[in-house]
Amino acid sequence: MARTGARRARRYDPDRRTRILDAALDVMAEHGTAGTTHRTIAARADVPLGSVTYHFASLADLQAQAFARYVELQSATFEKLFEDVETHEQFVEVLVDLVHGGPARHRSAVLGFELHLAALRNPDLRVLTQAWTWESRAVLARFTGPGTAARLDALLEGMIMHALLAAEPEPREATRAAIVQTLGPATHTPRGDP
Amino acid sequence: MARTGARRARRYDPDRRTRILDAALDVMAEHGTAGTTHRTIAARADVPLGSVTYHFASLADLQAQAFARYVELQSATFEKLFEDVETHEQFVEVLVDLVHGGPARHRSAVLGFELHLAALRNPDLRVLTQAWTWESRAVLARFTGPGTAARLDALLEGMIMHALLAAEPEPREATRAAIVQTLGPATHTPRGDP
Amino acid sequence: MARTGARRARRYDPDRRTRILDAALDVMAEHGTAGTTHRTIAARADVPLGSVTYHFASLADLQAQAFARYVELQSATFEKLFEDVETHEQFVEVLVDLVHGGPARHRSAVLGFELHLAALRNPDLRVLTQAWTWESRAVLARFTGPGTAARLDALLEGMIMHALLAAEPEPREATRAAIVQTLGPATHTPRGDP
Amino acid sequence: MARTGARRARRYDPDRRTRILDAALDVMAEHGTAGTTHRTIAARADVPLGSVTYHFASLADLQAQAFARYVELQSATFEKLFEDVETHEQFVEVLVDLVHGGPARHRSAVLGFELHLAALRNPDLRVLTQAWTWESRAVLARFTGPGTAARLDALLEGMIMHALLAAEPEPREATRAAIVQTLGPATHTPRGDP
DNA sequence: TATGAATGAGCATTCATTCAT
DNA sequence: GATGAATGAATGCTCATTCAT
Repeated sequence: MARTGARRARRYDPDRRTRILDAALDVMAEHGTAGTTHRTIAARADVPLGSVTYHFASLADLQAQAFARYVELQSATFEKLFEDVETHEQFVEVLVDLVHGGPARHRSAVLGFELHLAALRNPDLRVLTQAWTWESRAVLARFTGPGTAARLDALLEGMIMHALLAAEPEPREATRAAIVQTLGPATHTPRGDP
Repeated sequence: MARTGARRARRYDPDRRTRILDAALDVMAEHGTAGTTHRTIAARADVPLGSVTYHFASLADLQAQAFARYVELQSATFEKLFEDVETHEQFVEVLVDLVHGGPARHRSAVLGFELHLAALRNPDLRVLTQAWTWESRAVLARFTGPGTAARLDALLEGMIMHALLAAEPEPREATRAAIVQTLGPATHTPRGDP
Repeated sequence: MARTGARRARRYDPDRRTRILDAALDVMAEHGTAGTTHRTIAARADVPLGSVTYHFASLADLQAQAFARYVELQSATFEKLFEDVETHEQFVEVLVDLVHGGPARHRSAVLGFELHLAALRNPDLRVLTQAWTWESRAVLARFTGPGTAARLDALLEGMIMHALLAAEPEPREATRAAIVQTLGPATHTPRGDP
Repeated sequence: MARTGARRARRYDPDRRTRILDAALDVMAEHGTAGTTHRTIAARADVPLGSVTYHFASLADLQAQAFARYVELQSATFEKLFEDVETHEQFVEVLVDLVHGGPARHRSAVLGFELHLAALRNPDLRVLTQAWTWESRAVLARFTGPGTAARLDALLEGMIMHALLAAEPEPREATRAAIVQTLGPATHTPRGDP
């Protein structure tokens, strides 16, 4: 039978919940929190409207769970970025990539800022931003020590935002220089600073 | 329903336009871009609804002009912050204040992030973010040189966001240390680096 | 131009508010409080949906105002019923008509019960039911004295409800007998009981 | 969203049907016909949503059966009220109690009016209102004769409604007077009038 | 048999915008 | 010029009902 129609009958559909969450993140990245509606999400997830309201008590609830999923996925991704880092140079290179990341990084970067802004007004979301901050600092601290990690974290956040908004990309060299300067002269060993 | 507040007849009201823009900024700071509507703004400005649509062609237009006003005011404010700075120590102190600014700074910081996020999706707003970035870097560069200014700008942005979201304020000492480290050892003279 | 179309442009339309209230009463009489929605009312009043929500802050508000209008109109109508009553017999006859009133009375009777039931759950509506009770007792008391008026009022209410629900109409004779018995032997004079 | 309350597995549950009906009556008494939904009823009966739709073909059906149960229970209760009545005075006293019944009577009174109003629009329910009217008149008639019973029935209905709505309870004396006057001078014997 | 998931229709309400006055 | 009324589109959400398991 025609299986490519507007919507196939999908009475049995586990992980629909998760699909909705991912669709919500997509929509939020594209249209911002303001443009995120039950209908847009439903369309993106290829799911009837009622399905979205069935699985989530409210739009705010859906948003919160989507952000939670984002932090969870992002933490894993972030961790993996540094998995194979063995030298100081590799570490720096990964960070530069992070800032200059192409469209692939775009989505997650935008979502990150969207989450930050949302958390500014919704204290319930603070646990997520705090978890995310703590997590990323912890990963960085394995290479730099805690103090430098916090500084680096802030610097990266600022540079990523600027990179997203810049008319033309800043040269990688400038980014690298900023990172190296922030890391300071002492950090030569790949893991931890004594 | 027709909600008629107690509103005095205001026959001659030359800076109503400006009052509306300021009200819009207030509302945006409080409720975010999403919660900013003609009605909320009109109520905040204590002006009839029709007045808002009369003075501005569309909500997007009003928003853009409000952001423009924000950048203009903010640039002046930022400039003034450094007016009396004469020593390296004073410079650092002003920057630390910037990050730990109390509720007074809160509004403008939130609006800054709101503008950044809006600009991410609306290219028309990029001229504003670019002007603002250029402007603040220029001011900083008077004390640090251009390269350091860019780094410092990014660091401050990241730290301000973290400060806004932190459960409990980070110690001023950590902030100061981050700034001092970013300024580097060479920057001793208050004005410009050779 | 075609003026009989689905909806004529009606930019200038005073007493639209009142028309909406009357439409609301019509709908409530026909479909009950449960079936009364913005949309049904708008359709009945031949007015766009937005017009209903523009003029009334909420559906509850609209309902309350409609009931208020009902009580107001009904009081006047009730009063007028007894305008020309001069003899005891005429008085009795008007009351019997009240109970056996045809479809013309049907609407108002149903609305009356609808209001009573609504007031049971919404204390704000109690002022209306109390005004209405007080008013009708006052009119009746002009012919019977206060004590009898209250009894009569209750009796009429019960009989009207039974008449509305009866499979086949009770004989006017029985109604008259009940009324006469309630009025008691003393009430001969058309106005007031000594 | 899937709201899973703490619900014990209830494998063998023979009178679940009845429990649902009683829950429906509770909900109807509290929130009115309008607020009576499958979900509210299920929650009140502490039963899964599917269980309500499983046992009853439609909401209208459930409502009708609930009303039927109400009439059945109410008839028995009403009958029992007069079981021990032996004198005229006792009879009057029971009737006065009926009107001034406290919160215990509140539920059934409200449900009675709810049923009457529903029957006004749904002819299927008329068999219930007629049965109920016939039944209560029959009980009363055992003490008064048929004519007086009908009058009394109407009077009681009106007085009960007024009592429910009155800001402050009318004095029992007035109620008693109304009843005594309606019973008339002849009714002295406890059972039947020849 | 019992039930959680699913869905389409409908509802109250908000809102940007237009327009007659 | 200024504004209250008006309106059509959209939004968050609820709900009766169906159905696969």
